[in-house]
Amino acid sequence: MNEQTFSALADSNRLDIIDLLLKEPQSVGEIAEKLELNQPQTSKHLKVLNEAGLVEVQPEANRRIYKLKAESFQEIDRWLDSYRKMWEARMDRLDDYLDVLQGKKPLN
Amino acid sequence: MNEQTFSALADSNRLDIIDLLLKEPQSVGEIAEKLELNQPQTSKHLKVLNEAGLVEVQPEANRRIYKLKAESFQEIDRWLDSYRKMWEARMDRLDDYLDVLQGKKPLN
DNA sequence: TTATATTATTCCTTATAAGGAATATTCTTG
DNA sequence: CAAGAATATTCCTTATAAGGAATAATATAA
Repeated sequence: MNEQTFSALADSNRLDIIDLLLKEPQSVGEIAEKLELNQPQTSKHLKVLNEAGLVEVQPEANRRIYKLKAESFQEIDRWLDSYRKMWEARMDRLDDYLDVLQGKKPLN
Repeated sequence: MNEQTFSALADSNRLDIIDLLLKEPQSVGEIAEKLELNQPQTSKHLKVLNEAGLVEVQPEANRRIYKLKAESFQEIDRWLDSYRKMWEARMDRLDDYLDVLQGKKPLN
């Protein structure tokens, strides 16, 4: 798992940007206005997100439309797979315990 | 989604620690030795992970056993849910396109 | 209680990231 | 090409995080 991805996500402004881009791809100016950020900051944050592979750009006239890029999110998802086993195992043990409480199953 | 979680994950040493703790809960000294970190750094990283809710401690004699805590990972998982729709939508469109290529379906 | 093992904290220095302000760049249109 | 709109970059200052070294704190055992 790439730490750059998490690093890019470790900022509330950038989380807000991503959240906004989930609704629809949009330009720097639109993002800046909706989040009440100034334009240079917005561009900088988008640069970080872009370098982390979380977004991609598509020029349109003299504007640049940013949109989410699925791959990096999928990478996080795959990374989480390893950890899913952990909490599923925990859930299994809970299920067992609940069964014991209901007399469906003896304690080992 | 809490940016503190991502911030804690945005460090390769801490990702290594988490990876190690997935195998089994273990003490500060064991972690430090396996990852070739010195003890103070290891404690500091564990403190960050602990404050982010990614690990928890269980004292055992004069050692402190750290283990992963499922909740924060599940929080990431839930956060990813919103974004899963994105790539699933993309996959659906790809499926449609493949169907078109195979003559199973007309182009809209 | 003293010695020892284990872990946490503090202090310091250095590196990295964020925000503001100003400016540069790029693209489009007249 | 000139003007204007949209975006990117640079410079500066400040805040935050990381690592090393030393030390403090805590718990166990003799």
